[in-house]
Amino acid sequence: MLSNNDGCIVSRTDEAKAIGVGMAAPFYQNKDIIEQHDIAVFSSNYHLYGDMSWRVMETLRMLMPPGAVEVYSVDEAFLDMSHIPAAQLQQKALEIKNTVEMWTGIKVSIGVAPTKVLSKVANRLAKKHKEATNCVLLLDTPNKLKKALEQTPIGDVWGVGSRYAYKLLNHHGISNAWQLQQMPEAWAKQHLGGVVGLRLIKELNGEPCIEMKDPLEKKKMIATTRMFGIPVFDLQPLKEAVATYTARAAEKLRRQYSAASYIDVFVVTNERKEQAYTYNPQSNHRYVSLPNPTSITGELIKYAVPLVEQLYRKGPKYLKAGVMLGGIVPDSSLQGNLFVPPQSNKQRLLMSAIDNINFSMRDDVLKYATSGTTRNWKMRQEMRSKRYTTRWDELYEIG
DNA sequence: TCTGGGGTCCTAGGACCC
DNA sequence: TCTGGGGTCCTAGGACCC
Repeated sequence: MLSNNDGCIVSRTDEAKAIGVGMAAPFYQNKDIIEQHDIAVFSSNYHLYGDMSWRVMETLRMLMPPGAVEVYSVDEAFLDMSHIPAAQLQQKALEIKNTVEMWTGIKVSIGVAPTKVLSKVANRLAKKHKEATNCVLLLDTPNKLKKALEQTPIGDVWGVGSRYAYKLLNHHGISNAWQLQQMPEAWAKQHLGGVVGLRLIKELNGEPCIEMKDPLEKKKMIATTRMFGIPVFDLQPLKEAVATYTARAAEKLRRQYSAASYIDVFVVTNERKEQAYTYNPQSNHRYVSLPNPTSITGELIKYAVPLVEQLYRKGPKYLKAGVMLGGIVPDSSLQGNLFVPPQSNKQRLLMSAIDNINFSMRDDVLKYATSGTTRNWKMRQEMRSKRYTTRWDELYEIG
């Protein structure tokens, strides 16, 4: 499966992994091997994945007490199982796994352990040894834990990225999670980013330090950024793109009942340096503080477009643009705000109406003229599967 | 010649995650 | 010719305050 714009490979079946299709590798570099083995390729399809993800998460929420499910990403969740007696954990995990598969068709694997970091270790092994574990693995004895940690390469530990993995291996001779777990806390604090490293060591030792997150927490930053489907050289399409992204970001803002206090616009160019044709992205950004926090699309566009005008120079090829909203505060216009002109309060109602229409009909049925009408810079999704579960006209058909 | 201590807030940048 | 998008947390350092 590919990232946006059909750029990178971001997920692979076990079979594709075995053949040697690289992770996060550029798609075009793997075209030969993909054609050779007739591997199926799919563009990103957020409607389908988002909907299936929601079905899986709903299933989990139905099987657990309120507040015990933390959705961590589109395909991952943490479950607080502290209310379940130790002797029943295995059975409960199996029940969850089977129910999810029965109700959604999605196969999941489950790792059970005292901390989040350890449950990720367990989950990875459950998935890796499907036959032996039946996709469920408990780390409930010191022995099992030691074995599991020994089998976990350092770079596969949650919280150890490529930088730390390199450093740990080459400067400290640490190659697996067990060796890391043995290191003193003071050492971790010094070499692995301060309190972050300290937490990691504690979690590896079974002491929970990473809390379950409240699902009602609001985002502190909201961004919409895209690569262009085709190279862009002119100001006009750049302005259209930034207006479009601003509208999307504003939608996300309103969905969590927030307003933004500043807006940051950036563009990425491929400056050709001395060696022609090399990929050499350069990012430039500019931001402005808003006189009043707002969630009104038109207001935000009014501030965003001048920023892109300031950033634009004729010449370079533009690969990408983006909008970031920050200084997120509760949206006071929701209750009707005495301190802004009545016009703004009406605007907020208009926004709600537009959001409802765009949500129930189809994305972007209603949009701002600044966003452009042809929009041929939009991203490529040439191999997108159908949106089976969210579009009537793309329903699965049985012959 | 000498130049405090303690605190807050903000931004930039680096690391990480999926 | 072609390399994603959207986040989080932490630290350092500067500006400013009394």
